[in-house]
Amino acid sequence: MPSDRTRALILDAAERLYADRGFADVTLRDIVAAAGVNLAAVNYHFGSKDELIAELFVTRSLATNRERLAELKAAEAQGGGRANIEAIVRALVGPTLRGCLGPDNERSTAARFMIRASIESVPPIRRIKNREIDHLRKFATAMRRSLPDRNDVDLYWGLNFALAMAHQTIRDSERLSKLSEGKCDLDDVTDVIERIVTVSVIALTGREAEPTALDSTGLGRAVPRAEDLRRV
Amino acid sequence: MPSDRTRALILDAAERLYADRGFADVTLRDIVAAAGVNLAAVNYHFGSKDELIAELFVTRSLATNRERLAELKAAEAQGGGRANIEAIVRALVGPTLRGCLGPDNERSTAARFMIRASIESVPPIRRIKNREIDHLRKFATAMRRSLPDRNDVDLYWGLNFALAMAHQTIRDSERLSKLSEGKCDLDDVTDVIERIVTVSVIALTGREAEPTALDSTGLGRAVPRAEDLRRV
DNA sequence: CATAGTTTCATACAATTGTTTGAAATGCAA
DNA sequence: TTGCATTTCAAACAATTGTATGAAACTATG
Repeated sequence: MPSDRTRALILDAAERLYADRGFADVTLRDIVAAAGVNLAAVNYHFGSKDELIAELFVTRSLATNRERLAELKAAEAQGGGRANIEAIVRALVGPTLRGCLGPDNERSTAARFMIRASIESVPPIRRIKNREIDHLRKFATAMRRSLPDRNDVDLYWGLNFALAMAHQTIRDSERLSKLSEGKCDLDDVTDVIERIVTVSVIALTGREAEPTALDSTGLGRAVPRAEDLRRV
Repeated sequence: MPSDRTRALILDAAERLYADRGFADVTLRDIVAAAGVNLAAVNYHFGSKDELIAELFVTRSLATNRERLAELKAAEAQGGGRANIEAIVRALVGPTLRGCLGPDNERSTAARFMIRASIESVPPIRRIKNREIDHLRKFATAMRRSLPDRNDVDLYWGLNFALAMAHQTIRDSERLSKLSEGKCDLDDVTDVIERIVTVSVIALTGREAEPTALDSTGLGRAVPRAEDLRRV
């Protein structure tokens, strides 16, 4: 058991290589070469390639979840058990965004790895992601406490949209950068977070858009959207 | 040249298999078996496996883009060259969502294929996606015309968020379904579209969230968000 | 030292995969 | 039919990959 060293070398090398080159074209042989260990060491210490990837992902992912929950608890404590909705959303999307965006030189290997994991979606990781729901449920509960007058469906949708904006902004940060010709500064993480929080809160509190002058699509509005618009 | 038949057989079989089982575990041998043609036919007709996948994707993707642009043109025509922002967003996210969501029995192979393409993100497809920016630029232009008083950065962010919500809702529809214990009905495509459009329009027009009672995070607001709030 | 347990290593294995080849079949024009 | 081009086919190729093996090296305990 004294040789966690090899184990650690493999984990480090694997994370760095996956972060740099993606899962698709990094083989076990690349990893052990970078780690300076023997090929068989991976299977000896991890059982299989997939289990190695899974371990990398759960480690990072648990860390993020811890951060999220810590922020949530703090917000709830401050509000006397009922956090304000803005703080809840911030706790939900902040840690991930802070981890994955920001200037390149500050961006850790871990963050780049998680971006890859998000973009390429390899099987062992997909399996793990399915268990994330219990974690999200805690945020749904907090939201329900914070906005007791909103119905569940709208809250779930709001939660979904918050995550969507955060996630996809990370995934496609390059596209937004190109599209805006650099005008959207994705390294200004606080700005990104506040933008997402602002929009999400509106979605969650259900504030209605000003009715536009004309409904130009013959389709009309399909959703009865006038339910409980009470303020927090 | 009279034998486009084999070509078509391969395309059909490939799309169906990829849609059903994902890119990861469908081999050329699976495809030619399902198509009832010879293994070498793929390389003869398409050059390589990647080019086959690329052709599948561009076909479907061009179709979606056409639909989007048609809706956009229609909206602009109706508004006399300046479409209303809601219609623009609807044109942007509607076709994709209609294609990819909806009850399973109505969901075409093509749609399921595009979902896979979105989830698994295989290299040949990733290369193509990078050229999508020019297409999006047209929507950015339309938005600028529709909301001349908003600054570009906010518009780009709004565009990004609209796409993010649409895309991620498709990718993670199962998660939202589980999280909400079925309460969020992802088969009601019109409802989904309207939800996304509503939130996106608010993000684009920059309507401010009601200031919450307390700012519980010591962080404060990092973004000056009070710029031009004029209505369309 | 000796022994048992752990860890490392070189090497081989087995399976899969996309691709190529060269001949056979097919279609079509002269 | 003859001749030429296109298309199909079975078979083999070449390379890669994750995994397994069994012996050697190492470590720590008795």
